[in-house]
Amino acid sequence: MESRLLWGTVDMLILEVLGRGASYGYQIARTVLSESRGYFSLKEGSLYPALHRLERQKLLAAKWEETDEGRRRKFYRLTPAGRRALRAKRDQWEQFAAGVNGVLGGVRELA
Amino acid sequence: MESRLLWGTVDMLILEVLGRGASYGYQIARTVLSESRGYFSLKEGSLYPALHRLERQKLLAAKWEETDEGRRRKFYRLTPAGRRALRAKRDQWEQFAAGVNGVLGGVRELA
DNA sequence: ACATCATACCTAGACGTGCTATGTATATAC
DNA sequence: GTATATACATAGCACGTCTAGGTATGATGT
Repeated sequence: MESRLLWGTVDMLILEVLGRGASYGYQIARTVLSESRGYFSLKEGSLYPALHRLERQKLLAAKWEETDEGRRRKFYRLTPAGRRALRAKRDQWEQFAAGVNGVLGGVRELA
Repeated sequence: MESRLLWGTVDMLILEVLGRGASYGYQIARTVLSESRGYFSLKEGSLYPALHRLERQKLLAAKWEETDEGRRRKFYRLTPAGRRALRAKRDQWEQFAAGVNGVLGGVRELA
């Protein structure tokens, strides 16, 4: 797919998934993949930098955990600021999509 | 607004407007602005390079015209390839928006 | 006359983010 | 012992949008 479309939505998608409970990078990517009907692959080179960026912006908090089998996982959860950011980004997305659909719909829609 | 969202849609918006008839840069920008309910400002630094890019890709054809008052305008119209590209980009947009909305809707939607 | 705004085009350079490619490490399966 | 899935990470590239600047004309106002 045209990956340029994804610009600006990756952060929102990550925040959205984490809004439903703590998770870690690898699992976030799989969740996004399945819920987008296989459309967004969310590559590692985008995912991890994005997580670090969001953590640096205090929208996420991270904590290392270890499973029984000895796997290290870095769990992230939303901070209060992250929750606010998620709401803002959802609003932005809705306005944006409405704007695009307005143009795609053409003059006819505006009566 | 978060202009990063716009990435990858500018070309589609331009093609869309031109799909309804020939137009020129300045007017395209105003059309997009009004039809998106004032949401997309489509700056000159994005608009003109995009037009040149699309022309270079043979999706648009350009022709200089002069009005009675002596204003120079560069009219663009879709080529057949441009019309095909528009259809493809609309499809991509729909899939993309469905993907985002799938994630925003969450697991619940997938039953 | 002179300023200002809208119209109308153009470009250089900065910026940010998603991608490719690569690296590390463990567990499981064959 | 080779491959695959899991799990994290980073360097550097690619490239479209923006900021900021430029040119030029016509209309409007004082």
